[in-house]
Amino acid sequence: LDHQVNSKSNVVMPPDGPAVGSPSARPTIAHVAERAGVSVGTASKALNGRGQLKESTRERVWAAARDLSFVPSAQAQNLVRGRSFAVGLLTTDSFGRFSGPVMRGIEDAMGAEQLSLFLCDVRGDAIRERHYVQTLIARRVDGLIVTGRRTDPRTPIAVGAVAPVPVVYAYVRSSHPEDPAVVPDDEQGGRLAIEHLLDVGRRRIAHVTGPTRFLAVRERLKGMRAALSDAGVDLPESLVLPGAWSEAWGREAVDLIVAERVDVDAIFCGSDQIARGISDALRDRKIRVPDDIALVGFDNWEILANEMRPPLTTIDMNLEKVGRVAGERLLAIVGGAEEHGVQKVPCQLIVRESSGSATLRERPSA
Amino acid sequence: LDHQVNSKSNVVMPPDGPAVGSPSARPTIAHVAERAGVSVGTASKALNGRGQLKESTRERVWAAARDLSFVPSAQAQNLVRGRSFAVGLLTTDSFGRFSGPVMRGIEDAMGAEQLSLFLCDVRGDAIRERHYVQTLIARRVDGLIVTGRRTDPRTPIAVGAVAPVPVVYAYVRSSHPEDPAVVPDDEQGGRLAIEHLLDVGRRRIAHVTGPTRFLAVRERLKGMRAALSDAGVDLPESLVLPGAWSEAWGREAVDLIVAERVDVDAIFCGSDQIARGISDALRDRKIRVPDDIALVGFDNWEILANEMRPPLTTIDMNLEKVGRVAGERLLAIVGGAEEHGVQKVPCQLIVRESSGSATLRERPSA
DNA sequence: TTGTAGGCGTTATCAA
DNA sequence: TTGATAACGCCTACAA
Repeated sequence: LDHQVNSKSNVVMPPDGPAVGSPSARPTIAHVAERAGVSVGTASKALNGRGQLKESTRERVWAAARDLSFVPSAQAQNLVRGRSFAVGLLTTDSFGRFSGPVMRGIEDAMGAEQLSLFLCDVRGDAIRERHYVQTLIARRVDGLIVTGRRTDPRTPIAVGAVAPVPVVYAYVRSSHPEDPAVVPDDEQGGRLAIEHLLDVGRRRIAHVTGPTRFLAVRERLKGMRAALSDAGVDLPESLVLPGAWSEAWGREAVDLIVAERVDVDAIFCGSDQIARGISDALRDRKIRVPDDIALVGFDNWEILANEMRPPLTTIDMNLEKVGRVAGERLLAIVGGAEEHGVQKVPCQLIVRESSGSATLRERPSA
Repeated sequence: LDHQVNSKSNVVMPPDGPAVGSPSARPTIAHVAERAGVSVGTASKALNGRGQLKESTRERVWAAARDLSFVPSAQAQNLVRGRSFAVGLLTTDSFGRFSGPVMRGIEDAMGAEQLSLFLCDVRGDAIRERHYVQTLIARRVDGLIVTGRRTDPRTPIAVGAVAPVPVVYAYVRSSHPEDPAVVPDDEQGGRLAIEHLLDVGRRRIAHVTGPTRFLAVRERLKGMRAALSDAGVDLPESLVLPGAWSEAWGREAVDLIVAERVDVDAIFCGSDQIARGISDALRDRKIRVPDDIALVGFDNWEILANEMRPPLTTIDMNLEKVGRVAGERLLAIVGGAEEHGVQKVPCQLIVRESSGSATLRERPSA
C-alpha cells in the first residue's frame, strides 16, 4: 500500500500545469485509508456513512481524515456522480445596477442546494457568449442562468440540442416564449404606483418614463392605464412623456410640463433616476414635493431614493426574489420537473415622503 | 468495443443525482473513437494534436467529434491534469458599487488564461466564508481572490496550512501585510485632486470626506497634505471635514462652511456622493460651481458624476485595473512565482466642468 | 502510425 | 464487517 501511495510522487508533470501544490499535494482518501489501516473502500464508506461498519473503524477513519485535514476531491466525486453540481451564470449587464440583487438571489437558491456558480460576464458580445457556453458545457454544468440588463426578449442561448442543458432566464426573456424566464411584473408595478397616488388623493397624474422601445416602459404604462381606468380617472395623452433613463430627461420633462402650464398634482416616474431629476427641477422652481406635486419612482435604488429631498416613494422590483425564483426553477428542472414560460414576480410599493400620504390627509382631496 | 460503449447505459443512478441528462448523456471520447474506427488513445491524440498521426486519421477523428458534437469533459481532464483551472471569487461587498468593476477586471485576467470563476457571495458572514472556502478547496481551485467593500485590512482567509491555496486580495488588504493585495493608490489620488485644483488656480481648498476610520480617508488626506505642502499652500485644520459617505453630509458640510463664513474657493470631496450633496447645497445657496467654488469628487461614479450640474471632475480609482492586476498576480503565483505585499494601482483624474479649468483661465488666479 | 494499459480520486457492487 | 474490483472520462507512456 505504501508503495502505491508513494507512486504518486513520480507522476509526470502535466504539460500545461505548472508546479503548483505538487510539493505537498492534498491528501487523498488512500492516505486516509492507510493511516487508519483500512482499505480505500472502507474509508469511503466510513466518511460517507454508508454500509455497515464497526463503530471503532468509522472513528479511526474519521480521526485519520481529521489528522490529515482531508477534503475529498469534488472533481473525482462529481466524475462518478455524473454531475458537476455547478451552474453557469451568464450575465449580460456586467454587474450593472440590476444584476447585483438578481445574482444575490440566484446565489441564495443555489447555496441552499450546495451548487456552485460559474461567473461569466458576457458583456453583450456574441463571441464571448459562445465561448462561455462552450466552456460551461465542457465543465458539464447542471444548468445555465442567463441574466440581462432589461426584460425584453433576447435570442435564446444556443446550447447544443444534442444533450440539452437546462436554461432559465432572469430579468430577461427568451424570444422563444416557452423558455423559462423570471421577470418583475412591471404592469402590476405600474398599477401599484398609480393606486397609491389615487389613494392619497391625486387625480392629475403624469408619467415621465424611459424609451418606449423598452418592454418595461410599455408594461408599466399599461398598468397605469388600467389603474386609472378602474378608478374612472382620465389620462390625457399629453401627460405621458417617454424619453430617456436619465436625470437630465427628468429635468427636461419638468420644463415641458411647466411651459405647457399643464395642471398636474402627481408624477409617476419610470425610474428613480428620472424622479431625481424631476425632484431637483421642481425644487429649482419652488414647486413643493409632495404638497404641490407628489412623486413616485421606480426601482427603489436606495442610495438615490433615500438621499432625495424628500425621500422618494417608489416601486421595488424585488430583484433578489426574481433571482431566487429563477434559481429555484432551474433546480426544479435539474430535479426532473418541467418548467415553461415567463413567471412574473410582483413588485412592491415602498412608501416614503415624496408621495405625502401623511400630508395629504390634512388637505381636501382634489 | 461496441459492448464497452453500451455498458455505459446500465450504470446505476447516483444516489443524490436525479435523472438529468441520462436519457441522452453526452458523447464520450469512446463514442468518437468508435465512430472514427480508432482506439480511444488515438482519438485523444488526434483531438489534442499530440503524437504522430496520419493526417487522414486525424481528420476522421475530428469529423466524428464534430458529428457527435463532442465536447471533452473538463471534469475528467482536470482530474488527470491535477488542476481545476478555476479560481474562487469571495466577495464581501455583495455586488456593491465597487465590486462590479473589480470583478470585471478579475474576470478579464482569468479569461485570458481560460480559467473559470466560482462566485461566492460571503456577505460579511464568517460562517458563510468558512463554508465557501471549504467548498472551494474541495473543488481544488487553483487559487482564491478575495474582494472587499473597503480597502482596510481584514483578517486573512483561513485556507488550511497543509496544502496552501494561493490567495490574493483585491480592493482590500490582509491584516498580514505580506499577503498579496491590490488596492487603489488613495494617497496619490488625493494628491492628484489637489494638484489639479492648484493648477486651476485655487488656494483655499477644503476637504469634505467620509469617516476617518476608513484607511482610504486617511490616505487621501495624506496625499492632499503632501500636494499642498509641496506647493507651499497652507491647510487650516478647520478646512478638513470628515463625516459620512452620504449626500446628506455633503449638504450639511456646506451649511457649516457657510455658517462659519469660511473663505473657500474649492472643495475636494471624499466621494462623488458627497460631492453631489455639496453641489446641490451650493446651488440652493446660489453659490456658483465652479466660478465661486470648484469641486473635485472621488470615485468617478459616472451615473452620478455625469448627471451633475455641472458634471463633476473626479478621481477614478481604476477599479477594473485593480481587479485585473489582482487576477494577474494570482495567475503568477499559480505559475510558480512569488508574490508578496500590497500593490497600489494609480488613480486617474477625470476632468469635467465642476473644476472649471476652462472658466478659470479667464479670471485672475487668486 | 496506432493500440494497450495504467492511473487521476472517488464511489458502488459484490465477494470474502 | 471489510476488502477487491470495476467503473466515471480522459490522458500519456510505452509497446506493437
